[in-house]
Amino acid sequence: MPSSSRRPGIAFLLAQLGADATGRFADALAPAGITPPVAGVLRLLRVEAGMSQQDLARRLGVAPSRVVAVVDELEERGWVARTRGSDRRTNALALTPAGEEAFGRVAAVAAGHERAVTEGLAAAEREQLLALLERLAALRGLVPGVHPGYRRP
Amino acid sequence: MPSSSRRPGIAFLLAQLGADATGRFADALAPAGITPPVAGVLRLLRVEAGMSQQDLARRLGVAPSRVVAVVDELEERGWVARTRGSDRRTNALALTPAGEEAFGRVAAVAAGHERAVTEGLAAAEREQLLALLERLAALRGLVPGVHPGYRRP
DNA sequence: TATTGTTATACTCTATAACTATA
DNA sequence: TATAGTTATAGAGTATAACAATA
Repeated sequence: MPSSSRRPGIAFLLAQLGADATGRFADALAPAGITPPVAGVLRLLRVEAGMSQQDLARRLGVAPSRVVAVVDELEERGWVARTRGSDRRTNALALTPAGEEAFGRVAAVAAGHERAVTEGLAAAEREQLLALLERLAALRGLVPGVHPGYRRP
Repeated sequence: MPSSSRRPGIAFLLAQLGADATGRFADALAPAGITPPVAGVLRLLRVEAGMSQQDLARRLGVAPSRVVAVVDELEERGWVARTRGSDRRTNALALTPAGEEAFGRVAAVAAGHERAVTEGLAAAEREQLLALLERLAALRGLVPGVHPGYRRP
């Protein structure tokens, strides 16, 4: 519960709207039985198949042990396959056809979520806002497609 | 770790930038030995003195039991006093002079944080962005000054 | 000796429910 | 009986450290 001093500034509004968007996205995903971490991994593997779990952990900025649990769940659902990597220590991760379908559902939810979050803004306002947020994300050095953008060393 | 489909949209960028801002604010506050929840309560009590702990819990959207721990900490530091309310069951909460000083430090950190988050944007861009975020927060029905804006029922 | 995936453990944050004292 | 504050407990979520297999 951080707060603004008197009138909220940009930093506070970003924190507030970001928490709101994150919560709404999780809610929108819930009926499909998908959690945000699972959605994030599906997306990453769709773009870059063959990643190892260590690669995934580095890309997501989480501990490798955390990846184990998420991949376990994905594998139990038949959405991801752990196949042999070049090195016999590593798992090469890839989406199965069912995983591709699951990602399709995630993409549909994300599209609806985007509409819901920006509802009430005119098209010109949306473009303006998108451009400003993109610029700010670039200035802050945030990696496209990976949330949370903030990593503690 | 929610993610965008291909190119991040407004919803994803808000989530990403919001998480970044939240983390940076906590980091900026840490050297002063203050956590974000403590900062939020200091601010709320400064604006509305005499609140009960139940009032506080409702305003923040957290469980009353959570408020106990935060107020305990504030009281141990001598920043907040639990005084008798009209009803002998309730505590009327108020900032002490030391609490006012602590709030001053929080306000200074928040000001620096605002500058850091918006660094690199031109003054005109800042105004544009602030106006758009204010509009979006109003559209989403977010309560000014309270984070997180998202409450689960 | 170093690295990958795994397991075990602990820590943080928060909510729910039970308890007490008032009303 | 209902409500304010408190305490106890439990559930997420995550990190750290130890471990076995492989390099």
